[in-house]
Amino acid sequence: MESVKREPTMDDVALAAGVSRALVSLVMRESPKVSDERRARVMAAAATLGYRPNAWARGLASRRLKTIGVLLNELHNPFYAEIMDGIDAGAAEAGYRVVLGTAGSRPGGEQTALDTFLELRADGAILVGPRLATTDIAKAAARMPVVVVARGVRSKTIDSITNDERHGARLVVEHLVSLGHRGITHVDGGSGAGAAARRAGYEEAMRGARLAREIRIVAGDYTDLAGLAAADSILRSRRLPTAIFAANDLAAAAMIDRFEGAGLRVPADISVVGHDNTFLAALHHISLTTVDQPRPEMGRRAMALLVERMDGMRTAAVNVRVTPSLVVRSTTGPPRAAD
Amino acid sequence: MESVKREPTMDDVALAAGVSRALVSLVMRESPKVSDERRARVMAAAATLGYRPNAWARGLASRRLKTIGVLLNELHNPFYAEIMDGIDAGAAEAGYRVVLGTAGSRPGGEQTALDTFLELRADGAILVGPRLATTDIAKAAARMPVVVVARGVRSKTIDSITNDERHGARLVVEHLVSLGHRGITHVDGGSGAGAAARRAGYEEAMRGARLAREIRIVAGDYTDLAGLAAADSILRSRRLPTAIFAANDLAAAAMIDRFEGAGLRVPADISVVGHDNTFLAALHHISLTTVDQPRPEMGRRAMALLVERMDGMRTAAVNVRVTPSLVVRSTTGPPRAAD
DNA sequence: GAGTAGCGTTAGAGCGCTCTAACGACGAGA
DNA sequence: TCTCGTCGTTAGAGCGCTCTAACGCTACTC
Repeated sequence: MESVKREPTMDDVALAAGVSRALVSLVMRESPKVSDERRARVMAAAATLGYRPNAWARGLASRRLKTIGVLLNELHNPFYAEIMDGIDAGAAEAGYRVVLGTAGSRPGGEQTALDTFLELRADGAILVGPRLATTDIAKAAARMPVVVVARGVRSKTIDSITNDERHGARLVVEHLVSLGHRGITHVDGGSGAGAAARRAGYEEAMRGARLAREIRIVAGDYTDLAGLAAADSILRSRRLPTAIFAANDLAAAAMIDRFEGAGLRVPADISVVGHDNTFLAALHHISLTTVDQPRPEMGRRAMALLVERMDGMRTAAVNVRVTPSLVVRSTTGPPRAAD
Repeated sequence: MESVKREPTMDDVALAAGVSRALVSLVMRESPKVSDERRARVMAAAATLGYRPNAWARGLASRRLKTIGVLLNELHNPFYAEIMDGIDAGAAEAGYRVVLGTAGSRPGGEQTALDTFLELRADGAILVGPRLATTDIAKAAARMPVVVVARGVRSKTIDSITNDERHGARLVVEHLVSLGHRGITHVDGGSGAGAAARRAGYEEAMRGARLAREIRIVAGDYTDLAGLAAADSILRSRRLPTAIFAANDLAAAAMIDRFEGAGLRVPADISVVGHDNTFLAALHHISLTTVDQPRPEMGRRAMALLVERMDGMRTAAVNVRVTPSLVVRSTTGPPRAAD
């Protein structure tokens, strides 16, 4: 047993294999200009020593680690997890390693995670549904390529992947109008990523349907708790809307709970539409009419944009807009007879 | 504009502040032995240059980065997300930075993530619900402290936090028996973390209730898809059980869906118990009777164990067992009249 | 005023790797 | 035989930081 437990280094491997350190380095980087015989010797020595390249030293010397940082705003929201699937697949394909960061529940958590990426000198970062101010994101983007997903950013240095909120909202409103609804209330996502755009999309769609006077917005958030609160507030209102367009599935599911708890039937008494088409919406028990966004594709495209930037193939900012679709299930139906 | 865009280094800061690099280093590490005047000068210089310490160089020189790796087996399962909350809080408190890894959907994804932690020379790792073989985990544990959460491991080098599955299963079985059930089927978690222990706990509890002959186990997994499949298989069986103990909430919710789709009423025709008490179970709409594990506490304690190890305060492996409790909601009731 | 203790500061080696430039060996062409 | 080019290999500088040991300075003691 050695006195001090030390990780084997490249020099150790070189010594064991009877070659120079530089040669070991070439082998580790899979260089083609190493003879088969030497390569085998080095690999064998590395294996017996249990050698594993030190990423710190490697990064320091090469100034590049093939690592990207992904900031997930919320671990609990399945929507983000499914975007992550796409990022993950894209990264594996492009040969990048991914480290994740989350905001946790700490204030300033997003900034902390972003700082971590910067200190770890990640080659780039993907921010999924960040709540950070655009200026803070821009500050980070000055140091490394950054792609924002599921939220628009007005910037010349930041790429983004957004959902066509106008289109989504129009699908929802048209669907409800075709069923005979007029009083369609939107429960928004508060300061959540993309919430402002969704809200604007709703208003525009309502105006487009000549229902400008019916526009009603209730403050909410992307959480179940916010859904409960919004439902309460709606239940207390003088005139009940006949349909609700919720900011996301989670809030929608919580609202349905509350409505049914209050004796209302969905959709007989009130229709509810969610957003994101997470697995929650698909559960028969809930069977929520909702707006689908192609999440894995969004993740994949985010990764593709990032790779373009990191390889220096592009410098102008790009905004990719994906097209959502409506998934009609059983929480929407004709409005109750007028009162 | 400079010809080459280069991150400012400590030397740049030292030059700007008119001090030595070593002094800047001390300031960055918040050493107490720096005069206030110099500290202010350095901070100011760092701020104007936008200096940010290079974690690679720092790690290389200090052999420690105050960073731990957390491997989350599944991003989609809210159970893991809630454990993560506890880890996160604990890490922030202890001054550690967290990087996450996931298996993604790739085969060998867990091993890849673990390798990443090793190459990044993380100070330690927490594996949440890993499916990796114990020997693979042990191999990593030889290089850095490792704590496994939500799964038992038989090893002298690996700490673990597990749920007292026997106790949990006993609570479930006793609850159902007290309602009058005898035919209680377990839909297990397949090769998922802790599934074997949960299965064993069920069998033991059944024997304890003198229902050894009623033991029935249906193969499952921790996913909604597995729940659907298990429900189908149960619906096809000759004699329907009067109660189901599912491996987790997700599978339980999916099963209820399927049962109701087939015309059964829950709990009038069949009782269903979940596991984990995720937010899913709490939704009124589902209102699932389930077993609660103190998830954030599990995360916190995992972090605490890891810190003990990393600080070298302990070398013997520890297994912390947390005690679950039963949350009775509305998916359990007396069995239907005997047929 | 010489000696000394204490404190803030600094020089310089070294962490483990990559990368450039140069090296020797060898075969081809003159 | 000599030069040249090619190819596999290597020496050595350097990446940005930490850390030890030593430094100069002030304050205090006798």
